[in-house]
Amino acid sequence: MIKYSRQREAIRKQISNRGDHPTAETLYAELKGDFPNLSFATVYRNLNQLVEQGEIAKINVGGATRFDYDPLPHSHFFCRKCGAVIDMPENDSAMLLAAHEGFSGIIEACTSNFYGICPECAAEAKKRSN
Amino acid sequence: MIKYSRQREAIRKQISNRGDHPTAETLYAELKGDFPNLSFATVYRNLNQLVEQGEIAKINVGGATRFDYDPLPHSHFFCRKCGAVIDMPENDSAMLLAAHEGFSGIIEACTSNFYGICPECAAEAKKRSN
DNA sequence: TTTGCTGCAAATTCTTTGCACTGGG
DNA sequence: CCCAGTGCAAAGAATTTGCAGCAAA
Repeated sequence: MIKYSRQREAIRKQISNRGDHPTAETLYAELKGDFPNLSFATVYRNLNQLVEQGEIAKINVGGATRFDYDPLPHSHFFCRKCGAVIDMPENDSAMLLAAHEGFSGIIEACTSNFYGICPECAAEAKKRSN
Repeated sequence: MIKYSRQREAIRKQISNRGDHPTAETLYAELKGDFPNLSFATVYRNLNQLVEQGEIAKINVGGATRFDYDPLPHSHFFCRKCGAVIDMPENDSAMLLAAHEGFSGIIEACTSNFYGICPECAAEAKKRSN
């Protein structure tokens, strides 16, 4: 049976409020203010529990582990300039599934990773060149 | 200047011969036969060097680091039954790029991750149900 | 009261680094 | 001869685990 805990609730809320892909360390640092005695163990235990419950997802960004507020499989964009990880608006998996219909295995899900320059950095570069 | 070394050559050959996505530990274990004094440090150093030289690639499979004999960005299929990581024959990035033309950033590369049952496991399951 | 959760510290796992020595160029 | 590469051991970084005390239910 899973009991309520203020720490877990704070972690859940923090990830959800941020709406991005923080590392365990980032979350720990941010919550340390509200819970001075917070330990990494608690953060990790709760993050793993939330992942198991399917409330959040664990993703991997260039070797580092990050947590995603959206547990459903979806695509990400990785900016090579600022390092940002952005959710991609659409994940046309139907199209991808069709594209790989020659594959004899069973494709259940598909996510894509896009690499390049994010909208912000692109705009920044454009502004400078003016 | 990069010098020849039998260890590095063996590592390079091993990855290439396997044609799959081994971990550093797997490679170490396999090469330990030919090089009884081989150390993990040598394996890691050489793997990292080969990655830097663009001869192989580092990929991440469920939190674990693996090495890919094919350094060019391409898609992978992850079997949830046997854990196999299979290269996907085609990576129609042009299609994906087109699909995301509404995105205001600059997409330079794209790889997809497919999840499901690999051809072998699928065939196995089918055979059993007969 | 029972059992999960927390904090702390120690333990793990994976990978890198320092150093003296070997070996390729 | 010179410096990259090696092996070994120690150092690091990230994450997990053991345990005693605390707090939900």
